[in-house]
Amino acid sequence: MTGTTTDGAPRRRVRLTREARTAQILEESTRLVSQHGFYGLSLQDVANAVGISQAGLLHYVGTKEGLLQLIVEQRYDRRFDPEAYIASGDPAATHPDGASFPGYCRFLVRNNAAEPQLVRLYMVLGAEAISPEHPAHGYFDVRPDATWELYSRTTWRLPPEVGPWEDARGLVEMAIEAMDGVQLRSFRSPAVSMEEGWARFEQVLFPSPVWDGYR
Amino acid sequence: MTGTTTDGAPRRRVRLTREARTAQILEESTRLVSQHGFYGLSLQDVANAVGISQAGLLHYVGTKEGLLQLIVEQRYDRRFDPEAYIASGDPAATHPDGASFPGYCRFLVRNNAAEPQLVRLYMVLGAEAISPEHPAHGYFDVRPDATWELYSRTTWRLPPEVGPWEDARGLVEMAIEAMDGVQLRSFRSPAVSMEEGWARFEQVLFPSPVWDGYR
DNA sequence: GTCTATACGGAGATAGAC
DNA sequence: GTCTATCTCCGTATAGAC
Repeated sequence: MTGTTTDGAPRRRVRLTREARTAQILEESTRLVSQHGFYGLSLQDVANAVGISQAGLLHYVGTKEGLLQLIVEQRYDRRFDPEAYIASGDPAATHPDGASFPGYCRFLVRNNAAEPQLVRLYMVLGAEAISPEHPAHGYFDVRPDATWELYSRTTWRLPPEVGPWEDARGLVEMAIEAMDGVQLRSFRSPAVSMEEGWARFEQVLFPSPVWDGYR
Repeated sequence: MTGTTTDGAPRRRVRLTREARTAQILEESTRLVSQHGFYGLSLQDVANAVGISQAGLLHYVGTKEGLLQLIVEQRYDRRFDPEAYIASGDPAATHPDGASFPGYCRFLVRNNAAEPQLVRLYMVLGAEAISPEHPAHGYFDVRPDATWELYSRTTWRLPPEVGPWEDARGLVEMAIEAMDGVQLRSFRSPAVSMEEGWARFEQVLFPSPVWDGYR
């Protein structure tokens, strides 16, 4: 914080560091994009929420598209990746033969459920970005491959019946698809929490007896 | 601009019946909403696509929100409901003991795959409409219940192990969730068609041997 | 049924002061 | 680092002519 007025009251114009402002901008714009989508977002709304002028906001993000890049890349990317799962200390994650994939899915669901705002952002943006002209199109289009590559860097412990990791791509994709569906459903009525919704899928995607001892 | 040209060429201003114009408007606005969402949609764009002025468009739909209502209610609702499945003549649909639910899912996927534009509309709107302020919020919020009730009007043929229809709501919800996930995935790379994506889920949602002879 | 004209507000972006 | 002022364009909606 910089300076005070002569009577000691706080200044109207609060001067923050670049990092602090960026964090604020990220926070508020995530909320607003999740509510209105990127096309429905106005820079003025973000600026108001942050407490600076619209021109001040542009000073940080350059253009509206720059703001989107900031959001997508810095906030959502790699927040709950397999490394974070292993670092969480979950016994199923630190097994000497490799991490549990079903356990990782539960980890993902649990963390997403704790930040529904972020999940909404992802759903709205992911749907809008089906359009090739959407600025986040490339990011989302490439996600299936990018995710698979990210996951492939981890050693997983799979039942012998499933085969090697390379053969499990179909299953991994199904897990992601089911998770997307469960997440979307969790925003409608009657309420079904992400955890509840996912628990049902875990049973059919990783069934007994094949996955017993591998979950 | 308006009126007949001196050489008798056709008029620029084409006068159509209300029905014909409405159909056009529905067609083009479906396309545009699926591309930009409702917030990102402009009446001018729709008007241009249809070939009338923006004021002319408002003559039909009243307000932008009126346009959305037209789209959601008249286009998407009840297009591929269980009755249409039974009327399709599929042998799995016309079994004397009741229709096949897995068969209905395949029917749904097949028809949706043939109209990806409509699927996109549904995905984009459904995501935007998570916001309580969104004009289509009510419609989508209530969908799980509305769909269940719609499906419950049909007699289904289920394996005894699954129990009566009333016990199958969890399974029905999973099918819808999985379908949503598969549909979203079908718009990304590398390409996985809706049919391919669904075939994988059919195996785990309606597994052998329980569902053998009931699919 | 369709248009032009117009009101009015809000959008993104830039220039330059402090 | 943040502002005000301003440019230019586009948004929805209405009035009224044809």
